[in-house]
Amino acid sequence: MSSIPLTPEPIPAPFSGTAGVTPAFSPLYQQIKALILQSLQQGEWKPGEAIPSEMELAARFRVSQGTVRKAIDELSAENLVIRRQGKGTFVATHAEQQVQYRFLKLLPDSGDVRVEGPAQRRVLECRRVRASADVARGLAIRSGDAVMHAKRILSFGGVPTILEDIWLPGLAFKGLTAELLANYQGPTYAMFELEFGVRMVRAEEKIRAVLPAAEEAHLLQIPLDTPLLSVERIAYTYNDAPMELRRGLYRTDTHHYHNELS
Amino acid sequence: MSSIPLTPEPIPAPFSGTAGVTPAFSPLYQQIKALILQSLQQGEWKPGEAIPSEMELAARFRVSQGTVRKAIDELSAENLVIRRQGKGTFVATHAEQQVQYRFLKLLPDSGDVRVEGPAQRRVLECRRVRASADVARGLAIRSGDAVMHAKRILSFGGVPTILEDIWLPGLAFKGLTAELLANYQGPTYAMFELEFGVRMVRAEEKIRAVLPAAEEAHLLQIPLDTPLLSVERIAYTYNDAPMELRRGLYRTDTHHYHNELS
DNA sequence: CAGTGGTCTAGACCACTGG
DNA sequence: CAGTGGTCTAGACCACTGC
Repeated sequence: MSSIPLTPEPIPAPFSGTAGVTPAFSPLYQQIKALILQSLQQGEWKPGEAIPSEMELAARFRVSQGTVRKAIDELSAENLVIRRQGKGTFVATHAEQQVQYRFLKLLPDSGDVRVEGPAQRRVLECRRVRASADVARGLAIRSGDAVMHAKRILSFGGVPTILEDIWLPGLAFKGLTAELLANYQGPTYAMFELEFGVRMVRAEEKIRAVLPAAEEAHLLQIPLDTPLLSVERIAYTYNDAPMELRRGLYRTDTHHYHNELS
Repeated sequence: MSSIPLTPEPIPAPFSGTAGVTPAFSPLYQQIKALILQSLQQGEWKPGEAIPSEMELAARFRVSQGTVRKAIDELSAENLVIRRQGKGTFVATHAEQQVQYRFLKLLPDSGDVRVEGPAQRRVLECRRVRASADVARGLAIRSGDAVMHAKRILSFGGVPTILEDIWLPGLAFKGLTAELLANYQGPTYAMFELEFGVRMVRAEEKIRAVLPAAEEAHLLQIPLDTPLLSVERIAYTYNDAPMELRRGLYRTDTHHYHNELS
């Protein structure tokens, strides 16, 4: 299948440039990691596909298998690729999810996630708008730039549980529609990969307790004095570029936000 | 300093027992890791101290340095030890903290953590009680068993921000006093290490949005309709034994709970 | 300068997967 | 059975720390 590497690559400059203040020593495996990352970023291998075997990469980069291994170890630790013994190493994807939703940490208070099944989605809105100052700051774009804005409700077992606003860069997500958001089977982030070629790799969240505005309470069918979790998420692609701003309001009377510390 | 190992250890049984259903193959480095973990657990090396060098451990366990390395790699990834190039590998501790408070994810909305400095602590209560059903479940003990219960307020810049209830197994924390809780300089978990020999290694949190009870609102000096974050934490020692149940109420008008997803 | 962790190699062998 | 990732070794050398 995978042919002999087209570019035998002239061996990455062995060590460093001795310029500047810091010698900036960079180990070989880090350089290899950066090269693999670059290939991932450029889409040389698609999400779900296998990347070349360790031996192939070792030959391509003219280093030992152990060095490639250590590079892939780190990529694997960052959830960018997935190793499968006997089969190969695969580009990570939000489809074929290990745990249904990778970035959603809201769990039902009792019982398994698998019991309640996937969320029902009701899309209230999906249109092109101009970025407010807040949204622009989150997405690292300019105020007034075009962005896609969607609003939707996620329900579990028929109970509206999450009210979400999503903002995406207008350029990359031009063709986004309410139909896509509502009808795609599987995680929304998997749809982003498939339809827009954008892979979310990590995210940061700021969590607060808030009371709903009148409209929000109405949409979630709850009293005005029900405290909610406000979860503000910024999701990043490769190279730490922010590609999504999402603000969720979570009901926490039947569910809770679960976090592991170490 | 460190003498020649007293117990040259008869080499851990090379592989596995072929008994039972699963062959239960366990790689050498996992066995080494388990042995090191055991030493950590038994306090052979105290928090903050250096463990033997990789070469020493390799000799002690009769394996190559690379195998010890891989074992320590995992312990390091789990924050049980800390590597320092040129110096050695050290038992992790909540003192000499890398980030002030390791398990507290509440950050001020603007500005650095270092700006606002450490929290002021006011201890409201600290006494021996019998475990309720809830507390017993969290600590994996029996209802009615003796536990220490403390209640305190953490303030930042003079503003009461966190109201905490803490429950600890009565046996291990017999000598806990309000004075200890209030006056110890540094993280409370560091005090637990020093005074009680209990090292918290990881924790799980369940987060909800709630409204304060009258007394809670009064203690935090906030209106009754101020939504708060309820953070229920169970902290574990080695061998995944729960050793602390903590319930915090966080103000989130000036601070937010910060989380990283990947 | 000696001692520590960190990198890199080359080669052998093992466990798992699929045809 | 061949191919993949996973383990283990032995040895060389590098970068960092402290005396």
